[in-house]
Amino acid sequence: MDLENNDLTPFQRSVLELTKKIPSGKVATYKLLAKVLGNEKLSRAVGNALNRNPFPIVVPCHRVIKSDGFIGGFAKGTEAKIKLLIKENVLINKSNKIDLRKYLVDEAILKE
DNA sequence: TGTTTGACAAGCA
DNA sequence: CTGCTTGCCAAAC
Repeated sequence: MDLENNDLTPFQRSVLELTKKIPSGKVATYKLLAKVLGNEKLSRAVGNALNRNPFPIVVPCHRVIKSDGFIGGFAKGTEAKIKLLIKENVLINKSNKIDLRKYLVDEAILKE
């Protein structure tokens, strides 16, 4: 990938690489990404890495949400995040929540 | 080099 | 059940 030329920390690259694997129409949680990276407790650091996302275009960071189904945050604003998700056919409840049972990506996909 | 922060999560009151 | 507090980790200050 073209992330390697940049001066990102190894951890940050891992997060971005992982995020890029999330297919359109699916979502992942901070916790899941953290888990794949080795430690569930990394969730906070994961969000931090995405927040400072150097490649808003290349990396679909809008497909990463909280483990309880809520949208979470977004550098460009939660509104924008929701819009993007809807465009990818990811439905959102009235309470601004996502049905993880339907849209959560397989852990195996991320490990590819 | 030490402290603070944060797009989270789990536990406790 | 809702809301607040504490814990974790990597990065930025």
